Amino acid sequence: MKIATWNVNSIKARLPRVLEWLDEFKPDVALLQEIKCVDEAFPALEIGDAGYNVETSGQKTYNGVAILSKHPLEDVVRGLPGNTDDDQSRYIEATINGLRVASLYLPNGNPLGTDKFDYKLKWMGHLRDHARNMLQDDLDFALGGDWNIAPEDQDLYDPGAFLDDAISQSESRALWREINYLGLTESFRALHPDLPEAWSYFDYQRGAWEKKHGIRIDHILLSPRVADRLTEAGIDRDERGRKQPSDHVPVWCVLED
DNA sequence: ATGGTTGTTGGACAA
Repeated sequence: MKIATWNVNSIKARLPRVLEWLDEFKPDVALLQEIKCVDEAFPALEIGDAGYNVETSGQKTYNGVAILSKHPLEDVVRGLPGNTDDDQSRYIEATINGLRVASLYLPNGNPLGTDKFDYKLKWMGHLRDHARNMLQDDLDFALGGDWNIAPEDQDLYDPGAFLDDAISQSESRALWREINYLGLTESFRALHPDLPEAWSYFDYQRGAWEKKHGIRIDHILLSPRVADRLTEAGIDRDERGRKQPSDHVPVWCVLED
């Protein structure tokens, strides 16, 4: 089972890239973020013709997440459980072949010192609590998405340029570790612990792609029994060099059946 | 150097 996550930065603007990618890469499950449209506006016909079932938690202009799957989606939940007063569409989960799969768009949190950073930390606290609950319920699950966290300095092209960025603050990283230390496995680093320049995001500005100025903020975390099935993981960097690309590229892993 | 670019939208905001 091949699972991929991709912040597409508008499904409307990115539909040609997404259809092309589905046809070439053929993920069993694709977790999308920043679809930037309401549920009714999602191009479900085109995605359906490509062979995928779809569930969305959409929102106009900002945010919005989706799960695409070749297999049926069951027991869909929209919104991060326990985070009841969130008015931003950043979380959806469903069961696919017995696996609970989530597509999440964790708040960016910039700039520091504003309610945006507080919102990020609170959102991460709810995510930690939800992951803990699923482990206590003995569920098999995968949490994939745009985490907006660079876990370590090796995940930034220039750590010094991110000293005031919410993606690498000590509070953000502490919560990231709390979630991982519940017993989860971050699929990419589990298989490629020291691989340098494994970037999943290149800013549109300042020629970041051409200069290879990237960061790694998109991740797929696995619960223990699921991690035992992990055989491959990767990042599709070349997607950033295509026509009208997203600023993020797909991040993926393979689980043996 | 408080810049630069993309997307939604139709000016400003988010990233």
